[in-house]
Amino acid sequence: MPELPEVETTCRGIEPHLAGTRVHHVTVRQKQLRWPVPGALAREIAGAQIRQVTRRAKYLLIGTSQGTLIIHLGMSGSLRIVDDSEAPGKHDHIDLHFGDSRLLRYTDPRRFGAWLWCTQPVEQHPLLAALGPEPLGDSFHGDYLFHQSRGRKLAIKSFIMDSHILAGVGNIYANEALFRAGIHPLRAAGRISRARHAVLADAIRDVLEAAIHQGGTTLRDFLNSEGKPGYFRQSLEVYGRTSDPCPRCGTPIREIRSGQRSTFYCPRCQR
DNA sequence: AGAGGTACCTGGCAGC
DNA sequence: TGCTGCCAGGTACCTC
Repeated sequence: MPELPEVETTCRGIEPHLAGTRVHHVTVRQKQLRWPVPGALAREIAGAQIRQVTRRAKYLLIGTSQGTLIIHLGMSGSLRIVDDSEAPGKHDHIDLHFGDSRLLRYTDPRRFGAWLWCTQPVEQHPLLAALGPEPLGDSFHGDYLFHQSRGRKLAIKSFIMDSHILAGVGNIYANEALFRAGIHPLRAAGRISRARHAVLADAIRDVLEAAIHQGGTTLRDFLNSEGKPGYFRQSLEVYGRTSDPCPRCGTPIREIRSGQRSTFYCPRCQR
């Protein structure tokens, strides 16, 4: 469920609770996530002072005095601040205790997420080192997309979802950005003009910022760190709207598969 | 090197 | 009602 706006929403939601506090201990009830939760984590994070909570792509980075906790929410993960009197549910796999009555609780039914521990400079971690630029950062712009895409025959939708090209653009927002930019999702990335790449880069930035502003998109069950849903769903123009009229021209929205992912577009507006 | 497919895991839902 | 099969927001890794 969580794409970049949902991770950013989570990051902003938990940061005020975490920054400056000390980790007391960690309870791991289920260590079998995407990768096993490292045994060193519980041992080495105990007593650490939390310095800041940041985000890189869809990874949450909890910087401490003793190392960086890397958290990925996968497809169904969420983090909440809860009181320790609240009994853990079936999918509440990890608790980060702060020594008072509060804790950070990680819930993840599908267990596609990750909790990793890094004592090196975190930007050198193998999962982060090869990532493309942040779509909301200064180094991302149309010319970057244009140059990266020369000679590539890959569908533009798969191209912008490749984390080595661009970090953190998932299926929902790839669909929405391509609609806003008027680009057909199957068009070869290398056969899109410089001008249209500029429009696309702006569209990606705009749709992500709008989603963050509305607290992310809740499809089935995404809840932010306060347990509330996001409200961007009602702003989705093509995602999940098969056969609905295109908001711009009225033509029925079409659904196809691209790279094994559901792909939605307006056959008239997107070329 | 690039492109496409597979795997991880569970829950929800459509269809029978 | 109950079963089966399919689908899902991610992404590293495998093969061709």
